[in-house]
Amino acid sequence: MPYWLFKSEPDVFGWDDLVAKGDAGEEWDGVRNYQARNNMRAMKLGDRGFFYHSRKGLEVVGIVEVYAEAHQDSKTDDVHWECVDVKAVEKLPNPVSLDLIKTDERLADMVLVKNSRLSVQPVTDEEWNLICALGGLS
DNA sequence: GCCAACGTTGGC
DNA sequence: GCCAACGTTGGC
Repeated sequence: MPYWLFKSEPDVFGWDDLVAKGDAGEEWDGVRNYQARNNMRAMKLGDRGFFYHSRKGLEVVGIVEVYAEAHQDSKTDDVHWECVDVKAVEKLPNPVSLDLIKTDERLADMVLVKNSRLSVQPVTDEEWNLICALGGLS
């Protein structure tokens, strides 16, 4: 199963905001980048992803689940833009910082490190398992 | 707040 | 189809 990573600025929409939505979850709208959109199009119901705080925090804080596959972004009339819906699953007991990720050579190839500007990105099984472990999940 | 890196736009 | 100009992102 593929894994993903979603970035958001905590000042705009952070982990706590998603948790507050509960099972209703939230549309991951506002993405206006084709690569990021294509990643969302590839997502399947039940896929999981990390929630990462950009600009402030700079750490992986939790795990989200895709509960609606790609559909048109309700915030625009432009049919080119689609998004998935996600809900919070679990908080990482120990958030995994970008600093830590950058110092671990096993994570050196993460998109987060190589292309820091891509806001929705794929994560490999190895990266997923390692970050879960570093984050304190078994 | 700065600015490097990246993606997009549009004139030619 | 090239590439300069511009806008945005996100680490620092």
